[in-house]
Amino acid sequence: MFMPKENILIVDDEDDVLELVRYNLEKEGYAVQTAVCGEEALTKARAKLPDLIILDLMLPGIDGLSVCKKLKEDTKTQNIPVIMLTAKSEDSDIVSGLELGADDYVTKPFSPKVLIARVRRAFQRSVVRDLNNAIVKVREMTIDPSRREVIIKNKPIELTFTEFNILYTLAKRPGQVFTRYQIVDAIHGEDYLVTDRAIDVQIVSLRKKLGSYEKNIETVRGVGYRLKD
Amino acid sequence: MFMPKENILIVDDEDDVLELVRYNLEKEGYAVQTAVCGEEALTKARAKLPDLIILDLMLPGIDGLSVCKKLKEDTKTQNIPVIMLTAKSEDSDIVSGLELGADDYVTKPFSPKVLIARVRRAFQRSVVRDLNNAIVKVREMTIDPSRREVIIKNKPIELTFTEFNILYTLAKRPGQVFTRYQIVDAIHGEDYLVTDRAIDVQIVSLRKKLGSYEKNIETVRGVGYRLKD
DNA sequence: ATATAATGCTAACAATATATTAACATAATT
DNA sequence: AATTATGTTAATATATTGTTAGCATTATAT
Repeated sequence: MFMPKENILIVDDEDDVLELVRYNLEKEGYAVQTAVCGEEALTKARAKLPDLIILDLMLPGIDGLSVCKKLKEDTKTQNIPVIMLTAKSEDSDIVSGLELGADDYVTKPFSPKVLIARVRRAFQRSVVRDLNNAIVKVREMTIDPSRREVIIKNKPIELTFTEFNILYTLAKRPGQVFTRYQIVDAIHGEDYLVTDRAIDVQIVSLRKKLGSYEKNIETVRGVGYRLKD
Repeated sequence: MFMPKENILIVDDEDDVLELVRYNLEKEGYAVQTAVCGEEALTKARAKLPDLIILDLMLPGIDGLSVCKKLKEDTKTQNIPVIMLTAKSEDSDIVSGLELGADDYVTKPFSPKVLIARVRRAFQRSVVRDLNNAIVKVREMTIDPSRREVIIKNKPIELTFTEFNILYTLAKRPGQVFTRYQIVDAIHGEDYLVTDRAIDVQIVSLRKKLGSYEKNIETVRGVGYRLKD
């Protein structure tokens, strides 16, 4: 019944900031790690693969922007969302930070509430991203992520969260084969551990709900699944 | 607090400007969101559908004019009024901005009073405001925001401030799914910190008051809520 | 200005829906 | 025919939502 909490790496050379942030995030139930310079940040990011990094831009040694850039270059760490901490004056940094792939920024001084709101938001984003995505049509099937609705021949089909996500993942690239783990990654992010059978089970119930349309989800033996083009 | 707050997106790369504008608009009771570059502006505009956009023309990356153009091309965002911020010298920009569909402009440096006056004016004449204040009817339910009144089968229903805002938010786009945090954002602006359960509690009491109509508020498991279309 | 009431929030727990595993069956490939 | 991959089912684990109660805050009335 316990949820393994998200791991957050905070990078700041000021001890006050570090402890303030740590205190507030731990109170929220997050697991917190800290680093006081760019080198430490990169090492820990690679070693522990946190779920989120809060990164001050003013750092001794390697500065925050370079850290951000390096994180986004490394395939291991590039998908970890980064929230930047910046001083008021550094707007140009905000811009380049966002361009470098940072996900959000908070200007100092900040209130803990704002930071927590941003952290939550960062974790929420994957669902929201889908909600704003385009409607996909394949033959007589329409998939509308903003309504979370699938319509086949004018009949709405009720799908669960995962079923919908699988179908939408496949439908965005009809004809392309996805391995089981590509599918899982697309839905739960990397290193989400399930057995192959788990995906098969979802495919089964998905096919069931699609009725006569089930044959559009093709099994590619030895590889995975795809939606018929 | 009687009316639902209008949501304003401010786009500027200068932090001082952003915060100055944010401060003044929030003092006026508007809900504020911000973006520091063109990409962020477009993303947020599409995701949150603000009621008004204040757009600086000098932006890194995609410039303000292009942002404005793209906004006016997209049916989702084209009715959102845009107020441009321009430096004195850029008269030609003002012209092309207005041609591209911007609704008004303010030249920098500006006084907060002037900006607020323009914002008010924009809302007074905007289609969005009409839409915003429009009476929404879904089946036998009528929601009148100007009277803060909900009528179901000719019977008035009394709702609290938040209950009303949630219902109205959902009812403006029937069928569309809103995450809990999209709902909170629409009502309180970003960075308003509540737990998921807080929204659920509101939904519960809302459903209770809607009586037999409660089933029109649908739970979309794993995502959020929507009003039946 | 103070008391009273209404509202909104959190926290804890209950109820429900969904996802996953494990075990086995079936089908395809060699 | 043997082997391997996939399909299926049911039990179980996990995650999400519903609900209640109590507290804090804000609005309203006295």
